[in-house]
Amino acid sequence: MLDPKLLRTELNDVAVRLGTKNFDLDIRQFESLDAKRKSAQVAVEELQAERNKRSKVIGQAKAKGQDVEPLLAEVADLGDRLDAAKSQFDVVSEQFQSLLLSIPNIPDERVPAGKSETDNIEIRQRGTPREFNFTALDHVDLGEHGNAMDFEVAAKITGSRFVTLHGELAQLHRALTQFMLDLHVNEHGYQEVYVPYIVNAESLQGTGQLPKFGEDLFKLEGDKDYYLIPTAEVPVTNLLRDAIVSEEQLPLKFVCHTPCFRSEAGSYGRDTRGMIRQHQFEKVELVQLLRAQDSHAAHEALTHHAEVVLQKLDLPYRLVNLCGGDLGFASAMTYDLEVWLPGQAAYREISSCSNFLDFQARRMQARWRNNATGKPELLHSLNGSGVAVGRALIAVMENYQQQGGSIAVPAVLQPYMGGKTLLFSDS
RNA sequence: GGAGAGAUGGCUGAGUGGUCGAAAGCGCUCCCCUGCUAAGGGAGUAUAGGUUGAUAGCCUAUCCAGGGUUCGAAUCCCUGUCUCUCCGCCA
Repeated sequence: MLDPKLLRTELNDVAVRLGTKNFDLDIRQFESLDAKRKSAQVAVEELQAERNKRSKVIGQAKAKGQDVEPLLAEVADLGDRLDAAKSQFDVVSEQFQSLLLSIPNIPDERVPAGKSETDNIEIRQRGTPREFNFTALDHVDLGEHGNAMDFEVAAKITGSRFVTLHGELAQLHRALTQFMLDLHVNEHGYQEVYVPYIVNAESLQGTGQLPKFGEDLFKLEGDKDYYLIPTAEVPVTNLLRDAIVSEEQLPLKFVCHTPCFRSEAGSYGRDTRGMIRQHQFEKVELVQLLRAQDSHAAHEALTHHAEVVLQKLDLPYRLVNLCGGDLGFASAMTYDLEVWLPGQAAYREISSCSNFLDFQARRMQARWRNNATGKPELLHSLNGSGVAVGRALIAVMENYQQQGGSIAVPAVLQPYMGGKTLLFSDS
């Protein structure tokens, strides 16, 4: 959520900057709603003030044993007037609030203009895509060859966009997770957390998935508004919802491994082959919450932490700065890490590192207390995948494949694989 | 699933339908006193919103949440949520 005060005072500027995100802010609508809200609120508060004053007088009169009947007569219609004013205010206030919740975050100045991912700007590239002296397979063929990846049986068990992994490949998947967690905990100073995979609507509103993007979520049946998490960002960032932490506790750095569930509504026909785009996948997520003045540097650091994963796995990748049109709703600036997939001969997103500034914190009322002023201030929140486990698995398979369909184990993963150096060697 | 108890400010913990945003204690901040890491005295110490040039005032809201009764609710009524205890079941 944007600061309502900013919207009031710099509405035109904000509208222009939101334009780079392909968002059309209706200036007239905002102004008229805000004006309505203002008069309705003032009306309610004035009536409340009067009621408080009168009631106080009645109380005092009664204490002195005076006759309060005439005083009661004076306030006879006050209640009705107040109710009327209140119901009017409630309507306007709700409209105003939902408008505020539907406005995306303002892009940072460094966000390039552009409409789609083709306009993203490449910042740097690391590693060189390997030259194969044989025909490189994609992960689907490799997985089939090793009898280790099965989309058909997953479709039987559940439906499309699910997969089962077997034997050494399932083990490699787990090894990747363990490796990433250990890296971020031991070398990057994150605290590992375990969180619910089911969250309520308030949490999703806090991070920005609701109210606008409910169709991307799996909602549970039942009398409660429960959803499967689309990312660990939701439960982890909401650890701080309605909280005020002391300055000494900052920065907060959490790493969290969870499954993620996404309906992928609107992506019919995209990435239908393989496990690039699944309804269920695993991710190791990095989340930071800290002071406003530290968030730019933290964004760079967090992105680097994700990069280290790819560097240690020796996977070729590139870093791109997302253009306005490709930027997420809550993000002010996002770096994507794209890993090289020989099977597609393309770089594909494997991590997305975003700075939300105080956008999520304002929705969540997540704050810290400034020692210098003694006052609470909104936290800045950031997160990034460190990295997506399913896609990392694909990347390792395709980049480390050997002639004949076996797969070498990256050196850093070997300790997690019982020293194994080659998978599918006997198939 | 059954039975019961509870939810008050950073913490502990009072609270009557009326001047309670809320006693007291602790903690914290500032000041005073004190020749020393003791003790004492005083003042202050929530959050959000509105209004405003203003972090000055003023107004409003908030004692788990949402409704209700009332001129007036932390206090009475209803519903829900959460926590705790006991029983049952269970990974």
